[in-house]
Amino acid sequence: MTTATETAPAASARTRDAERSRRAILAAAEELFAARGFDAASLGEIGERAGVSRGTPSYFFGSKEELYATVLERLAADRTARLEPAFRQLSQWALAKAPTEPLRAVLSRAVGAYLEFLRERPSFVDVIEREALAGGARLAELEAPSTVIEDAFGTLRRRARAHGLRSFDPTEAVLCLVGLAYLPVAHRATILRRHGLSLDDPAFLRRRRRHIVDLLLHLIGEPGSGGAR
Amino acid sequence: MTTATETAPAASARTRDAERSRRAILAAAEELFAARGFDAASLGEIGERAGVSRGTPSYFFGSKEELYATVLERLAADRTARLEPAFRQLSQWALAKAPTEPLRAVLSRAVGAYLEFLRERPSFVDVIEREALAGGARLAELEAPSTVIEDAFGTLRRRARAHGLRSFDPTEAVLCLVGLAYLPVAHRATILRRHGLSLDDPAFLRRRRRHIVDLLLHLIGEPGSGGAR
DNA sequence: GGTAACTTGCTGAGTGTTAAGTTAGTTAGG
DNA sequence: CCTAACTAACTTAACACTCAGCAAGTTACC
Repeated sequence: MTTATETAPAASARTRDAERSRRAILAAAEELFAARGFDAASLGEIGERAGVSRGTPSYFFGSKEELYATVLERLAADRTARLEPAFRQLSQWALAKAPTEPLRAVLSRAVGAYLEFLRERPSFVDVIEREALAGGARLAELEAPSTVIEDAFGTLRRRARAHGLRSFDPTEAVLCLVGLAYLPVAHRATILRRHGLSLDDPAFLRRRRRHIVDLLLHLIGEPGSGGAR
Repeated sequence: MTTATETAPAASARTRDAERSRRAILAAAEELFAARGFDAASLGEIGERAGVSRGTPSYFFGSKEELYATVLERLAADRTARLEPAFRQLSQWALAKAPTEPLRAVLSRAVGAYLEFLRERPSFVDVIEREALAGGARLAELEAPSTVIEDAFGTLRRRARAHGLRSFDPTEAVLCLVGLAYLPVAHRATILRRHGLSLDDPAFLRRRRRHIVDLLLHLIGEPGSGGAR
C-alpha cells in the first residue's frame, strides 16, 4: 500500500504550507479519531491520510493529546456555528409578545438544523459517543461547552405560561431531542441497518424530523400537537 | 503493582474448576470489552481480573475474537431472558379481544423492564455502543438477533384498529423507545452529568419511565395520552 | 500415570515520543 | 538581480513499551 508519490515527483504541487498541513492533519485526525478512537488512531496513519510524514502531527500539535483537544474544539465550534441561528430564532420566538409564526414552524427549523448537522458530520457523533464511553473527561476539559440547545429550551420554559405551554422540564426536552436525533446517526450501522433504513434516504429523514417535532410539541404542551399524521 | 499471591500460596483455595474459570473469564471480559473496547482490552488484564493467568482466556476460548463472540452471545441471551416476560404481555394485550388492563399499565411495565435491564447492565449498552461505532460487523454475526421489542410493537400495530390506536409505524416506536432509553445510560458520563442527573437517582428513573411511556402512547395514538403530568 | 487445567517464555508487530537530519522558502546585503 | 545566511517545515530513525498468539512447560486431580 505504498503511495506512488515517487513516480510523480515534480507534477503535483508539493509546496510547503503550514496552514494547509495543519488543516489536513486536523481533518485526518477527526476522521480517524471518530473511526477508531483516541488510542487506536495512530499518529502515523493520521499523517499518512493528511499527506505528511509520521512525525509531522507531533511537530505541529506537540502531542497526540493536544491534537485530540484541538479536534474537539473544532467540532464544538462548528456545532455552535451551525445550530446557533436556528435555535436563537427559537429563543426569540419565546421572547416575542405576539409571535407571528406558529411554534411548530420555528421548532421544525431548529430540529432540522440539528438533524442536518449530525447527518453531515457523523464524525461529530462518533467522537462524542467515544467520549461518553471513555468517561467524558477530555470533553469536560473544553472551555466553551456550547449550550445553544439548552438556552433555547430554557427560554421557552421561562416564557411557557405566556404562550399557553405546559410547565415542562427543559432538561427532559433536551434529552428527548438529543436521544431521538442521535440514535439514528450513532446506530446507523446496527439498529438502522437491521430495520432496512438509511440516513441517505431523504424520506426517512423527513419522517424523523416531523416525528421528533411532534413528540417535542407534545412534551412542551402545545395544544394543537395531537391529531392526524 | 504486583499482586502478593506469592506470599499467600497455600491459604486461598486454588482449586481447579474449569466451569468457574470460564464464568470468571466471561465476566471479566464483558467488563473490560465494555470499558475499553475490543482492541484495547488485553487478554492479560482479562486474565488478571478473572484471577487466572495471561494465557488462560486463550486456552478456554481459543482466540480473543471467539471470546468476544461468546460475550456478545451471553449479552443477547440475557437481554432476551430479561425482556421477554414483559414484552410478551404487551403482545398478549394486543391480541386480546377485550383487555382487562389499560394499555398504559402494560406498556409501563415493558418500558420499566427495559430501563431496569439497561441500568443494571451498563456493560450491555457500552458493548452495543462500541459495536455501533465499529460498524456492527461482529454483532451482525450473531445467530439469535433477539426481536422481542420489534415483535411486541409489530403485534400492537397489526391490532391497532381493534384497540382504537393510530396506524403507527412499529419501527418508529422501536427507535423512540430505544433512543430515549439508551441515551441516559450511554451518556451517563457526559450529557447526564452536565445536567446534574444520575442513574442512581430513583426519582429521575421514575420520571424518565413515565416520560417515555407518555411519548410512546402519544406516538401510538392512545386517545387519553394527553393531559396533566 | 495420564490427561485436563492451567502458567510462563518467546516472537513479531505496532505504538508515541523525541532527537537529529534534510530540504524548501525567505530575506538581507552587495 | 543575485546569492548567502537563516529559519520554518518537514522526514527519518531510534527507543522503550505493550500486545496476541504460540509453544513448551508445570501442576493438580481422577
